[in-house]
Order: sequence, then C-alpha cells, then structure tokens
Amino acid sequence: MGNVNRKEAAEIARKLLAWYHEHKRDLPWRRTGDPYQIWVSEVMLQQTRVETVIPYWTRFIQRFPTIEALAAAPEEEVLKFWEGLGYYSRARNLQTAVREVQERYGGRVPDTLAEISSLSGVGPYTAGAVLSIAYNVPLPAVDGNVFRVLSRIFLIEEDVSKPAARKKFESLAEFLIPPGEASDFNQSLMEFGATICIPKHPRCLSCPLQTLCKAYAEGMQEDLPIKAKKKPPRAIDILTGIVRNGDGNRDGERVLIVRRPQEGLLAGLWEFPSFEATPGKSPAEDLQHSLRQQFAMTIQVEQHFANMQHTFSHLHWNLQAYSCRLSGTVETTVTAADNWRWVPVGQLGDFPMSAVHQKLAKLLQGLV
DNA sequence: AATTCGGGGGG
DNA sequence: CCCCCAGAATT
Repeated sequence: MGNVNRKEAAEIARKLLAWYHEHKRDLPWRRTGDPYQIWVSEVMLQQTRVETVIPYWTRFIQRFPTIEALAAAPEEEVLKFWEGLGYYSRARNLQTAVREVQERYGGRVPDTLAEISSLSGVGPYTAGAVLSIAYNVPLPAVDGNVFRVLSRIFLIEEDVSKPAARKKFESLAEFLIPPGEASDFNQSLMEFGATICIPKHPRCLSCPLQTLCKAYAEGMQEDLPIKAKKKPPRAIDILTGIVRNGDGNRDGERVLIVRRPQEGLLAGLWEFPSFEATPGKSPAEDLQHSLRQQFAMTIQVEQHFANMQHTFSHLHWNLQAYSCRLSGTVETTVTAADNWRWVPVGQLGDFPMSAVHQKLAKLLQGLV
C-alpha cells in the first residue's frame, strides 16, 4: 500500500506546505511556542472540533498558564474548566502528567518519544503532535484528518478503524515529512484535512493535490476512508431526584448533589442523585427506595420535574427527573459529606457537572 | 482486537 | 438521524 518514492513524497510535501502558508487558520495555540500550551491544545483537540476547543483553551491557559500553575491546582477546579468538553479523564490525566513533568523532568516537557509517551494521556498521536509542533522533531502525528487525506491521496482501502492500520499510516506520514519541516508539515496535513479534504463532499476543485490524488483520479474520494460502522449506543432509563430540604433556616433552601465515582463515566463530576431505573417499579417508589438505600434519607416525591435524553458514544440516557422533598430537617452536622452536599441553588454553578445535569441545574435556577 | 470514555456541529 | 471530530486507556 501507499508505495511512494522520495520524489513524489517531496512534491506532496512542497505543495501542502505552500498551501498551508497561504491558507492556515489563525488559531490561538499557533501564536505560542510553549510546549506545555501546545500540549494542552492537543489534548483538548482529541476527538473534539477546533471551534469547540478555542474558548476552552483560552480560558484554561489564562487560568493555568504554566505547568506549575496546573500542577498546583485543585483537581476539582481543573474539572470545572473542562466542564462541557467531555472525556474528562483527559483533564485528570493531563494534570497527573504535568505533575510528573514537574518531578521527573524539572518542569520541562520532554522532547523524546519514549519520555513523552510515558506520560498519562499521551498516546501515539499526541506524542507525535507535541514533539513535531513544539520541537520540530520529525515524527508523524496521525489523527482522523491524516487517515482521511492519506487514504485518498494513495487510495488506501484499508479499514482505518482497525488498530492495525495505524502503524501503516504512521510510517507513510513519517516518510512524507520533509527535512526540518516536521512542525509545519504535520500541521499542514491536518489543516488540509480539516478544511479541504473534508469527510463529505471534499473540495477537490480547490485542492492543491488534485492532480496527484489517486482517489480523485478514480472518482473514489467520497468513498474513502473505509471505516467500519459503530454499534448503536445501548439505552438505559435513569431516575433523578431534585431533592430539596425543607428546613428553610438561615441558609434557605438547599438541593442535594452527589459526586460520581473517580472512575468510569463522568468520573468525579457532580450531579443530582441518579439511579438506573428498576423495571416494573413506579418511578416514585424506585427513587424513594434508592435514596434511602444510598443516603439513608427519607424523601417524598412531589412532582415530575423534567425529562432529558442524552446520547454518549456508547450509551443513551433516558432520564426522568422528579422534584422531591426531604422529610424532616437536616442535621447541621450532616449537611455535607465527602461525596454529597446540600448546596444553595445559586451555588450549583460552582461544581463541575455533566451537560445533562447542567441543563437540569439551569431549569432549577429558572434560567431557561 | 474490542470497549469504554462526551458532547456538539453539520449534512 | 447519522457521522465525525488534531484519541487514549483498559481489558
């Protein structure tokens, strides 16, 4: 596959670099040479669009401008800055990795493949991207764009969703890097895929590589890359309690939130207490039973609050939320615990929450 | 090699 | 509605 000689490789690189210098977007992380800040951008960009990342990166770098700043921050604050971006283990891994750079590498992002790859959350793509972009090390950075671009230029009909395909595309991408131009070339390949050689209806009429693209010559550009279809997400029913206490004392009304476990889906995020529904049980009974079992609380379900549907990569939530009220008063000594708290509705925004629960919080605050 | 991890934009 | 997105870790 992709048999290229040095001359063809040089021509592709030359044309892509010329196109890139003319058409590259003015992205905020292209204005810095700081390897840490470039690293942050690459982690945020994993499975995430450039337009989505821009405001997150800007706020994150403003708050955590250096490795020292991020290393010293409370994890929950880091999550708060990541809130809504998804794949929250990226944030946790990034902070773990940054702390290791502090200890092991004296606060300087390592510039070798072995060292940077040992950091948590740094896989083959991110390692190549940071090393090439920040240090101009001639290593490939194969992301979804590069799979698509190379599969079309060289008409590679291999299933790119198979892990085995990655190594072949990596060696091809590495071979194409012109001497001394790893940084710009790798970015040109991705930028080209993001703006010209796009997934559907590629802009072949504006393409600087049209004359040498094998897929275009065969009229196959729309059929590449080959990718296996994903399984549909499985659906589960979730019951959520918007539980308010009725003490009405000096602090006013408070609502119960719970922190999810440190591992698994939405790890470490706060949410209104939620449980997978028990088939055959009435929602009110089910919710009452679950809250008693988990938090030793007696509540009464007052009324239906809202329905939410949310699809994750592999899961579909069908969520029903009910307004509930705590029976009796809350002892002042148990108004907070390690993984649950009673908080004033106005302070819900201080806690990192998933997109679904953010929406519930806004409904509760009357902001919608 | 197959699953688990979020969320949103666009055809 | 489906696909895709500057993927990595776990099993």
